[in-house]
This record gives sequence, structure tokens and C-alpha cells, in this order.
Amino acid sequence: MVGGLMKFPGISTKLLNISIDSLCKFRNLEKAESLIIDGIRLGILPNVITYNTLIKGYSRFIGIDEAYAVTRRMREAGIKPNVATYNSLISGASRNLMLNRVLQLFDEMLQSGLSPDMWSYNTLMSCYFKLGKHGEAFRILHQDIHLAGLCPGVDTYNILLDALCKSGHTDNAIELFKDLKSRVKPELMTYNILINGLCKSRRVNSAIWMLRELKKSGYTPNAVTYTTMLKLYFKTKRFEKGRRLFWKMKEEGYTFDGYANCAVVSALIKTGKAEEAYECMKELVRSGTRSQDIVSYNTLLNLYFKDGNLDAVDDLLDEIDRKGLKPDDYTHTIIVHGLLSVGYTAGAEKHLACMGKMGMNPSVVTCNCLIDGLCKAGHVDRAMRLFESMEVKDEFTYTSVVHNLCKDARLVCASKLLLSCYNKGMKIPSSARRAVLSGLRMTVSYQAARKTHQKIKAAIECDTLMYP
DNA sequence: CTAGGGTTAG
Repeated sequence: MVGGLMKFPGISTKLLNISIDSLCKFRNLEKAESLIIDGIRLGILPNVITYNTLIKGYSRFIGIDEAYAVTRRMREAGIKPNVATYNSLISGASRNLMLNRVLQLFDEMLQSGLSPDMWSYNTLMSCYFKLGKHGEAFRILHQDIHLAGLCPGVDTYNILLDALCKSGHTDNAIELFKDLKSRVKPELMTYNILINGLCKSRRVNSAIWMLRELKKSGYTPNAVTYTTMLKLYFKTKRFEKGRRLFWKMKEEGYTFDGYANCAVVSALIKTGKAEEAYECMKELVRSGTRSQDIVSYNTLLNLYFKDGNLDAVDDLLDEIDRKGLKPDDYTHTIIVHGLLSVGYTAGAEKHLACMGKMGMNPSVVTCNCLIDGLCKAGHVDRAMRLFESMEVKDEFTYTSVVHNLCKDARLVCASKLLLSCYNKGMKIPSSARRAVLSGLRMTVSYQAARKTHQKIKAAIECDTLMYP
């Protein structure tokens, strides 16, 4: 291949870069690098783009250190890193939420006399947002960008709008959207971000209004738009509407990547329609998308468990392994929950222990499942031991534990935990409160229930909370 | 750099 490039001096580096790019896209980084070396031997000199492409690949698929190591080889080859080089490194660091690394690279870029561009600032800003450091992110937006003589572009606003939506400030996002239209032209992605934010906060009418705005601006909804609306329909239990939309998506070729199929299948599983779910999954298997990512496998795995098809589960786990896919938090949760649902409590516990041995940290959700399952199987003490060992706990953890403690008549413990939730300002469903209060009334005393009710009132600073 | 799919309690 490289030999052939020699016949076209002048464009040979361009062709080399194209080859490098496609190799990198398919994670063939070693091959890409050996192609560079072959090229040099044949007199085809790599340029800054060649190395930047390689760095982008390393930073995306391997690691930031490995990507950085390429910059050293690049310098040895007499090529100086440019802003794009640093941007690739910075985005790799940002993807892994390595803020210090991002800042360090920024410094290094400045010290080598390079000026960060809008892309660099966008990445930095999005890293701050992803870490929940909104103040810092806004400082980049309102100060640093202007000090650098740059102007926020539509991409900058996309990042900002998405962060606002994801942190529950959908109203601010809408406000900003109305305001920014005078400065930049919203992209299709801008609309999708907002529609998604509105759907997630269940603002159905606003989402539909935004969809109309999207069309009014001359854009055509794409697979992302439709998948977002599809989820909204399922969430609001408008199954017929969802079914019709999915049908339309299939007809118009919007289901090529399997995203919509996964959404539909999980909705079908939740409504107990395993048959239809299998039907919908078949298509995914046929299209080959299934072989590409763990999400489709997780969906299918969940389906097999819910259907009690444990042989298929076994086969599928083997297949995941064979394909070299990496099980993620969802996979582990589905396995633990699935084992519990078929009554195999010991297996679920074993799975968690295995994860620990392999150096994996089970997620909060995985632990929540096991806690709940252990309680329901009558092992409340073991569940409580796991509960106490958890570093991160969420609403689900507490809700489940409180309910299960009530069922087990451990009211003192349950009411203590419930109160700690209110004191932390944690949102906990009122069903948990009712379970504790009625439990106290039944098994302790009416006075104890009243007293706890008073404490809850004080904790949430509310006088009108009715005593059930 | 930025948008959509998959997991848990009641």
C-alpha cells in the first residue's frame, strides 16, 4: 500500500494521512504507527496532521499517557505539536474527567507559545460542567474566552445548554436559547439538546413545541430527535403513539444503529411483552449492530433474564466475552438483579464478590439491587452489612432499606435512617414515610409514631405535613 | 468539544 503511494509524490502524505485516519478509527493504532514508519523508510514524510490523527486515536481508545508519548515521538521526528495536537490530548483528559491533566496541558500549550482556540475552551468548559463545577465553567465562558479575544460559537452554547438541562435548569436553558438566537444560528443538535432536556423533565408540551420550532427553522428531525421523542412517549405511557413512531422510524431508515430498538425493547420488557421484545431484538441481531456495543447486549441480557431464559443468558455472556466487549455497570446490575429474580441469591452475592476480586467497584445501583434482594430473601442482616460498607448511597438505597426494615419490624432503625434522609435533604418517596409511621404505630406505639412525625416536620421545615 | 438507546426501590 505504502509502496504505491510513492508513485504520487506531493499527494502521498495526504494519502498516508487518510490511511492513518481509517486505521485509527478502527482502533488499529499499532498498524497505523507501523505504517508511518514504513512510510518514512520509503521517503513519505509524516506531517503534523499524521501525528495528530494518531494522537486522537490513542487519546480516544488507549489512554492519555500513551497519546502524550506520541507527542514525544513527533518531536523527535522534528514536528512541532500545534493547537490541534493539544486539543486532542485535552479532550482525552476531559473524557476521563482528569481536570488536573486538562489544566496542565493548557499551561503547556501556552508555554509553547500556542494560543488555545475555541475548541480548547469548549473542552475545558465541558470538563468543568461534567465535574459539576459550574462556577468555573461560567468563568471560562464569561471571562477567559473574551480575554483570549475569542467569541463563543454555537458549539459553546450547545455544551452550555446541555449542562443546564442535565443539572435540572431546563428553564434557564430555554431562556438562554431564546436569547442566543440573536447571536448564533442554532443547529439541529441545539434543538435536540433542548428537546431532550424538556423530555427528561417530563415537559411534554414544551418538548412538542420545541420540535415544531426545530421544523420551523428548516431542519429535519434526525434519529436522535425521534429516539428522544420515543422515550418520552414510553415514559408517559403513550405506548400506541410510541409504537407508531417506531414504525415510522423503521420505514424511514432511522433505526439503523439500534438505539431506538433498545428503547422499545426495554419498554416492552417493562410492560411484560417479552414476545414482541424478542421480535424487536431480532432486527438488531440481523443488522449486526448487536456485535458492536455493550448496550444492545445489556438490553438483550435483561430480556433473557426477565423471560427466565437462563441458557440464553449463559450463551450471551460467552458471546460478550468472545467479542472482547467490556461488561459495564449496567451489565453487572442486570446480572445481579437477574440472579436475584430467579431466586439465586447466593449467585448474586458471589458475582459481587467476584467483581471485588477483579478490582472492580460495583456501582450504587448494583449494590442497591443486592441489598433489596437480600432483604426480600430474608437476609436482612447481610443486606445491612452491605449497606454499611457502601461509600455512596442514593435515594434508592434508602427507600429500599427503609421499606425492608419496616417489613422486618425493625422500626427504630428504619425511622433513624428515614430521618437521616430528611436531614440530608434527600428526596425520598412518601411511601417510605408512611411505612415507617404506620409501622411505629402498629409495633411500637402511637406516641412513637407522633414523635417521629414531628421530627420529620422539623427536618423538612414544613408545618403542613399531614399526619396520616 | 456538544445531542438520542440499556440497570435498581415504592
